Amino acid sequence: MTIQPTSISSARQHFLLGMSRISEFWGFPKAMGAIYGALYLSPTPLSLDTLVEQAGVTKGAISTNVRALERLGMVHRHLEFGDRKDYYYAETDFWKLIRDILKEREKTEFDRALRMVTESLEMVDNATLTPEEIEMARFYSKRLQAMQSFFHSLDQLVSAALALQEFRLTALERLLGIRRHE
Amino acid sequence: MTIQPTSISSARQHFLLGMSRISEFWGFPKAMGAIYGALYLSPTPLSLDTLVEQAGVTKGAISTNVRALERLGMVHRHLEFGDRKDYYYAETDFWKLIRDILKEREKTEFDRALRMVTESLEMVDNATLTPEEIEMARFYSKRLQAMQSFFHSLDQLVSAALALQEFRLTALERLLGIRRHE
DNA sequence: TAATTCGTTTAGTTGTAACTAAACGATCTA
DNA sequence: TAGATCGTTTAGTTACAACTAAACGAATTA
Repeated sequence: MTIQPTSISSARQHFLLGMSRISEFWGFPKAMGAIYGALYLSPTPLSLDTLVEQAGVTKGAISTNVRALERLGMVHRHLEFGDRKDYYYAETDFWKLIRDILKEREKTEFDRALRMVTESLEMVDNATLTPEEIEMARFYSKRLQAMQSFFHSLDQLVSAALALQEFRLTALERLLGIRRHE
Repeated sequence: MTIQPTSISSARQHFLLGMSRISEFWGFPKAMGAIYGALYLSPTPLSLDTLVEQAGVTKGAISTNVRALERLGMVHRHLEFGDRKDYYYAETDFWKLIRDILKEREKTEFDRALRMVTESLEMVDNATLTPEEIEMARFYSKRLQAMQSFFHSLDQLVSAALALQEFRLTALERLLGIRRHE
């Protein structure tokens, strides 16, 4: 059942624990890190059952987290002919992952933040003010505009960086011939 | 006691709630966002008691979180002559904040990750292998090296970006004359 | 149709971080 | 010295996310 704790398997264990820590630090479930780690160190796609052993969590947890990983583009599903099982393998292009995650996760919450500041600013600008509030409103307005402008700059910066990387990639792919997987 | 819910104060409330959301999303306590928001919208430094009202949390929570914010460089302490109270005001240079937080928080956990991968790699390379493990060890080694190399590149990239920004700033400051606060 | 074998969903548990309330020590004042 | 007024610390509570265990539906096979 359990493989002998040889040196190589303890190395894998060390790696899986580390990946769990990283995952937790970045606000993801620990199991996600363990699952990705297990897939990353597997030369072949793994089934859900296999992941149960390797990552040390139950079927339900695997099912949930593996789907989350798939949404993030960190793992991919692989289907076998005449086999009801799903198999999963790790995406190994880390730059692509950064790109996708920035685009999907940060970008969304980012727009929300920008919208919130803009709304606040509008509320201030449309407010009916008592005389003693006028100066305060002016101050609010100034501060909120500064934040709005920062968010906007940051947005452009990230977009530019993503676009640049995307361009470099497609150019490279065109140059070297499209090569995916490994 | 409580100020009339005029339009301008509801704008501030909207902003504080939004800041709480953002704070929570990035893995910080909600109160941190609210406190920073309150300070950001104040033309004068605020005391702990004032923050209790404005942010809507108790003294203990303010005390804890305001110190955390200070460690992150997001707020600064301000002392008044012959006054036992501490006053706080917000750091408004967001680029500086990004720089500091990247340097302090991400950088630390980043090195840890790199170290972990390196350790795992060493464990694999030093492992005593059964014949059937040889191929697997080679695979592990390849994957771990790829991740190590990625972390290293990312590290260099971030460091370079930070250094560049730092340089641009000092150069600008030298050019325009050092101007802090506002 | 009954029995397996999948992945998913749900109900319940657990662990943990962030809060409140209150005690506390330190410092200043009357 | 007693009383106030600070900020900090601690004990206890609460809220919530991430698990486990188990039920479940769907698809497959005997």
